[in-house]
Amino acid sequence: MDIKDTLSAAIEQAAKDAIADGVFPDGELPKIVLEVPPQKEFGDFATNFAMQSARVFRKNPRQIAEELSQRINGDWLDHTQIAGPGFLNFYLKGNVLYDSFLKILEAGESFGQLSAKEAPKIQVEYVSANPTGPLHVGHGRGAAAGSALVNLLRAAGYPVESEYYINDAGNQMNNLARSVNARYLEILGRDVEFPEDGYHGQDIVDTAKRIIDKEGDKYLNLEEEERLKIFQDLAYVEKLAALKEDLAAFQVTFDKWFSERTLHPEAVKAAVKILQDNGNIYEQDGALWLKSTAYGDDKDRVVIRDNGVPTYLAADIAYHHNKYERGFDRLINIWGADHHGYVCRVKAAMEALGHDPKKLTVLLLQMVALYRGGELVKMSKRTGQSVTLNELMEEVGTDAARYFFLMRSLDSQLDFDLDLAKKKSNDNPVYYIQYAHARICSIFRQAEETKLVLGDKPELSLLTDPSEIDLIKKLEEYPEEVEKAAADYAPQRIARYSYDLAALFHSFYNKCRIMGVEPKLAEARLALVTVTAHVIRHSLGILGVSAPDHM
RNA sequence: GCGCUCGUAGUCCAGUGGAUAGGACGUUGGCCUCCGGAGCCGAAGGCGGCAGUUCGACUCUGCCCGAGCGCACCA
Repeated sequence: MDIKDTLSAAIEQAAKDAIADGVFPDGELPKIVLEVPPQKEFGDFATNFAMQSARVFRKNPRQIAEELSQRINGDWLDHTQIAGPGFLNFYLKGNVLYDSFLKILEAGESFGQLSAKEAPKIQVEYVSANPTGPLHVGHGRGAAAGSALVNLLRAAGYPVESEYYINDAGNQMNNLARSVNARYLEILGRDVEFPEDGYHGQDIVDTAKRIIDKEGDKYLNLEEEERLKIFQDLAYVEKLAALKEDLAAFQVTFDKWFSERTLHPEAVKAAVKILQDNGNIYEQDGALWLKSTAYGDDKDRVVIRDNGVPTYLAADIAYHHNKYERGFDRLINIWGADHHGYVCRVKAAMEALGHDPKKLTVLLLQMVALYRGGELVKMSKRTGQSVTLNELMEEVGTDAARYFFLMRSLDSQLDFDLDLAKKKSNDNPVYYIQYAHARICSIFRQAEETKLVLGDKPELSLLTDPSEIDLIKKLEEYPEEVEKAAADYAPQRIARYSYDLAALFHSFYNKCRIMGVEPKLAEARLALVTVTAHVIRHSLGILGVSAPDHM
């Protein structure tokens, strides 16, 4: 049993004993929260239980803490202390720390992977960019966040499925075809006007060129409509393949690629029919409207246009309905903040369909601003395109790009400093963490040369330097950190943790030597850095960042 | 105008109602005959404003001020 569980159980028992003794009135106990105090002088663990229970026990917190303290003891406890407004601080026997660290050492590679949970079954849908062109940096943040969240939830033991919703139906696909068509004709010397809402990117020109290189001008004589149809299919296949390739290079893969086309027309019709049958749809001006205002939206929304064509929302309703029907307990969508206005109506639609809207969580990612040389990198005015994810990967590398996207909380705007991401110094958090790992690997290489080996039972109690104690404590916190980060859908907590861990390691490294000290101590320190290296690898693994042996 | 998100040191950010608000950059003073100086140790400097809820508020509520993003029978 974990030491915190032991403590919790002891506190709970003490409270119950006090109730039995008639010191406290009977009542519902608040949740027992244990934390590592901000100052070392406040002990190894502290609880605010006495303050939390003041209302139930109708006594002042310090008095409650006193009664509890008298009823708590065990061979793990050195002494307790009551402090401040009513904190109960625990000072553990010295061996407790080493005993639990030995268990971590024995757990080896499995440390950090929490035990499998049956539920909730979670689906994470992210990126879901239109297959009409390259991903840009905004998509990159979504890709990093989504994949890290999936890794994180899996580390915390949840069953998770990842999914990409391909918007391969609707107008943007027609625009794609018309854009390729215009470039095709242009290159072949025809006088054409580029469609106003077409895609201006270079990738469209390249697609047209590839068609010509491969098949010449054979499509020139076709009817425009037929040519558009062929170009749409050609471009779609190419764009989708490029998306998958770019994402894979960015350490992002999906369990399922869900095509919007498969929803048309049956699934969309079926979803609309349910809403019609349960009275949530009405007709006006020839269109069908969803009564989303009945579920908190600020206006009703058209689902079927007056020309009979479903809106994007209609497809999205069918898609989310499909997700609910697949039996997930939680659905997580990662959307760009520019889509925030959409959240309310999708939830409204789900409620109208009879689903629990609370099962759906939409995480909104704030915008990314790129800086180079201290200047904001402006979007290209001509193409309307921002920097692509590929360009970013090429400029700063996948590791730095992913870490920078993940180091801030998802809902805060991100200033991405390109110069910093490329720097190979301690200013750059990615290199700082990776360097810690490389340093440890270098120690292993030297240990091997000098025949220093880590046995089964290192004398961990020799690790008494403050920098060693701090490092041990940080490592012991790791599983809890994974649990909390998963519960909050907050991969940035892992980014921070890995940084803090690296800092504690570097500090230890500067103070304590491994090579050349007394053999028993060297072995104990080798055990310490072995676990450190593992946790750095594991946490960077959640972030999708590599942990190289050399740099 | 309405809505969503966010205001924490000169700058960029942590901070699930609790003890003395943490880092990093920048500024500044130190540390290698020694396992990778791509490192370490110090110093100065802060919760946008006003109310409220609470034993206790950076955290919750309301209003004000400021920033970003939205407000389509586009996707």
